[in-house]
Formats: sequence, structure tokens, C-alpha cells
Amino acid sequence: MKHLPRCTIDYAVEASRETGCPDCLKKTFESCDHIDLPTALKLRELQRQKSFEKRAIIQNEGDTATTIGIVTKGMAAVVKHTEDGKRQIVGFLSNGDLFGISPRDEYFASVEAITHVEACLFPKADFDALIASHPQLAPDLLKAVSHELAEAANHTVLLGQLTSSGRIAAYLCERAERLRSEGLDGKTVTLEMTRSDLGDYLGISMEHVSRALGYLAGEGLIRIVGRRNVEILDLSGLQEAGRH
Amino acid sequence: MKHLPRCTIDYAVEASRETGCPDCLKKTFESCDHIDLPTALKLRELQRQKSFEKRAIIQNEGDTATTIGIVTKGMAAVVKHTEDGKRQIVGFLSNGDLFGISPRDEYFASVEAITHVEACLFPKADFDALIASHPQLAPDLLKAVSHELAEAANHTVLLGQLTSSGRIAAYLCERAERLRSEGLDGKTVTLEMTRSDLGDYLGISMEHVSRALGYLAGEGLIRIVGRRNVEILDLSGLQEAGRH
DNA sequence: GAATTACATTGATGGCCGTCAACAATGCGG
DNA sequence: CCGCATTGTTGACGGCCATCAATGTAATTC
Repeated sequence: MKHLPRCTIDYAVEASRETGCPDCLKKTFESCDHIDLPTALKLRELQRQKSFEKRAIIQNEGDTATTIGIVTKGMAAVVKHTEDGKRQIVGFLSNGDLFGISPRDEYFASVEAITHVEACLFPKADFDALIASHPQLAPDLLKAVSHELAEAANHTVLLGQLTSSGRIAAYLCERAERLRSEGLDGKTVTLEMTRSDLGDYLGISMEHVSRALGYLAGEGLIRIVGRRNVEILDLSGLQEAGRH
Repeated sequence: MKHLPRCTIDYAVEASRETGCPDCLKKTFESCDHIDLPTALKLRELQRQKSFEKRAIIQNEGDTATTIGIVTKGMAAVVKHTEDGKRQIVGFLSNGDLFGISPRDEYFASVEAITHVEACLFPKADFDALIASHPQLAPDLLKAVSHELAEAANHTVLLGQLTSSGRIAAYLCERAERLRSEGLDGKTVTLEMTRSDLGDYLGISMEHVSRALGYLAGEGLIRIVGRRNVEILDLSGLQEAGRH
């Protein structure tokens, strides 16, 4: 049962023994104390666990926004395309990250599965109703959205001011930081996405992602382990590199 | 009285004849129907109208987040600095725009007055209390914040994918669009900020802002009128230029 | 496990843009 | 009205990065 995706019925029942709150909401709302048992049961009824294979489009920019989702497994990307076919990844989503929030009635960006992805989906109307009936949840939700705003600001600085190797370094540091905040040591960062994806996120070409990684390795700051792993040898040096 | 800043006592009294809602909130929350009269009166008590001269720091990144503000006059910038002194403007704020929202207890960016600025300030605690006591406001607030998120995504695409003249063109189109949405014809865009500010926003050097403006003028898409105004001669051509 | 596909690396070239420098224009204070 | 400070423009140069192309390597399929 260990590899069962979260938010399945089994897992939800497991969760209900404590708070009744569907597991997929736990990372999004800091605590589930705000949700009473009947509501939790209703939520578990409403949620739809869904799988998406690699490269699947989970939501499409411009489509009517009908669904709010939470990633429970794997990695997805918030993507926008320019008219001449260029691709910009606005952000990556992993466990607990919310998507589908939009100021208008259509999605302002697409969501694409980078790896195999499991997500909890809620009809937007039901989600809105939940917030309306449980106003205590509003601050948590606001916090989640404003957190994304703060991250977007950081990414703006990265795109506006850093060189290509600086962007790579900053990204690696950010990932390592997130790992550490999850209790791991963060010495090794796994790149779930392709070089091309990373380039589209960092605003540089895929070739330059390779070159920048090679450069940082040459400086002795990192060690490239296989295709998908980067070992951080000199964290403070990497942080310094992430400022240029 | 025409030039009196909004949100002064006089103006507020004026507003109270209709809904009682402080004027500065009207642009932020789509309607003030959700605020009842006693609350509105309390809000008017809590708000502090304040002026900031050009280049004044309104909020400082890292400071404890105690204040939520709404710009009522002039233009401000949300700014982040890198450790080696580079400056990135994350966004511009003008009439009705909210600032000071933060996921943590400190501001994640500074706010700087680009022109003379008037702003309505609310103690964060009171603002939070307002949302708590009037849950109907939460959707409006969420909409405002997610609108900023959508704008940030657009800006990310601009920074990640466009050339310098494309960024300028896209910026001019965006300004023209906002003017049109406010009922003006949007043929002439006024640049309230310096070339350097614009460069820090668009991720290009101030010299290249000049050159890009010159290039677009040479293409017959715009006409540069004095130091601060740009007349749009060929909107669709400019939009096309804003894609590269 | 061989063949095929997808992904990654490396090199060469050119163009865009940052930087430095000089100058021009505007605005401000006396 | 003059002088100074700020802001904007223009030119020259170099570096960084996109692009194209070729090769190398891992992953997937049968």
C-alpha cells in the first residue's frame, strides 16, 4: 500500500480517524482544524483523484476555469506559450501545490504534467462554496496564494537580473532549501524535468542549461550525477554564484 | 477641491452619502455592497491617508509586515534588490492597487514611490479582522491577489522570452490597454517613471530602453513626444512587435 | 539486447544587449 | 536667467547567450 497515491479512498479513510480532513488539503491549508467533520466528509465526496501521464495537459490556458486542483504526486508545470510558439514555464508544482486559481472565469495559464502526476480535483463551484461556508479557511487560502506571489517576485528577479549560470545556481539552491524544509539534508537535488523544461523555466536555452551546469561543476560547486541528479559540493559558493 | 487626494475625510464623507464605503476600497473590492454602514464607519476611522514624496520608501523588504495599503494617487513600484545592488522592479502600482500583502510576517519586497504618491494605509491586524468579520469580502480579495498572480505570469513570459524592443512594445500595449479599460482612448501613453525604472522593470538596461524606443519609433509604430509621452501610431503593429 | 527514440552535450557562429563613455537636454534652485 | 544636477541619448566595444549542427548517451520498445 505504500505506493498508493494520496487522496484515494483508502487514504482518506485513514485520515478520517484523526480530523476527517482529506489528506490532499493538509499541505495547502496549514491545519485542517478549521474543517468540521460533516464538511470533511462532503469534501471527500466531491474530490476526484486523477492521474495524468507525463506531458499530459491538465488544464489549458483560456479554457473555462471549472476545476481547482492540488498536486499530490509528481511534478507539473504552469506554462504559457507565446504566439510564435515559445514556451515559458511560470512555475513548477509539486506535492501540496494548488492550481487552477484564476481571477477570471478562464485559466490564465496551462498546467502540464512534467512527470506522472496525481492530483486531487475539486469543482470550482464546490471549492468556492467551501470557502463561503467556512470563512476561517480564507486566511489560509490567501496565504497560499500570496506565497505564490512572493515566489513569483523572486523568479522575476532571477529572470531580470541573473546570468544563465546564476539562474541555475539560484534554482539549485532553492530546491535544496525546499528539501531541507521538508526535513531532508538537501545535499542532492533531483531534476525531475528535462533540460529543455528547465531552460523554459529559467529563460535560457536548453543548451545553455547544459553549459551552465558544466560551468558550475567546473568551479567545484556541484557534481553532476547521472542525468537527473546534482550533488551540491559547496552550498555557500553556489549561493554566491546565484547572485550573478 | 478637485485635486484633493482621495480618502481624505472630505471625500470619505462624500462617499458615505451613497454606500459608506471608504473610496479607496472601491477599486480594490469590486463593489462595496458587502460592507455595512457601521463597518464602513469603523474603516474610515482606521484608515490613514499618507503622502510620500518621489523616491520615498513606503515599505521595506524584510521589515515586519504591519500595514496593508492601497495607492490612491501617483505611481509606486514593488522593488527587490540583489545583494550586489542590482534592482528589479517586480510591478508598478497605481490607483486602486493593493500592497503589503505577504505570506509571512515580513514584507517580501519593498515599495518605492516613483512619483508623488498618496496611499490609504490600514493596520494589517484591522484589515485581517475586517476579512474575518466580513467573509463575503474574501472572494474579492482573493480575486485581487490572483489577478496579481496572473499579471506576474505575463511579466514572467515577457522577461523570459521577449527581446528588448519586444518588452517595450508589450509594456506600451499593456498600458494602452489599461487606459482603454478606464474609458480613455489610450492613443498616448505617459511614462511616469524614468528610463532607468522602466529598464529595471523590463530587465534591460536604461540605455537599451532608449534604443528600443528609438527603434520602435523608426519602425513607425510609435512617436516619442517629449520625454514622458509616447503616442501609439500603429497599435496592431506594436502588438505584433510585442511578441518578439 | 538490438534498434529506435528521446534527451543531453559540445562546438562554432552571429546577434543582442550590457557596459563604459561622451554628450545633449531637461528641470531645478538660486 | 544662469548654473548645476538629473535624466536621456548615442556610439563603440566586448561578452553572453541563442541558434544551428553534429555527436554522444541514456531510456524505451519490441
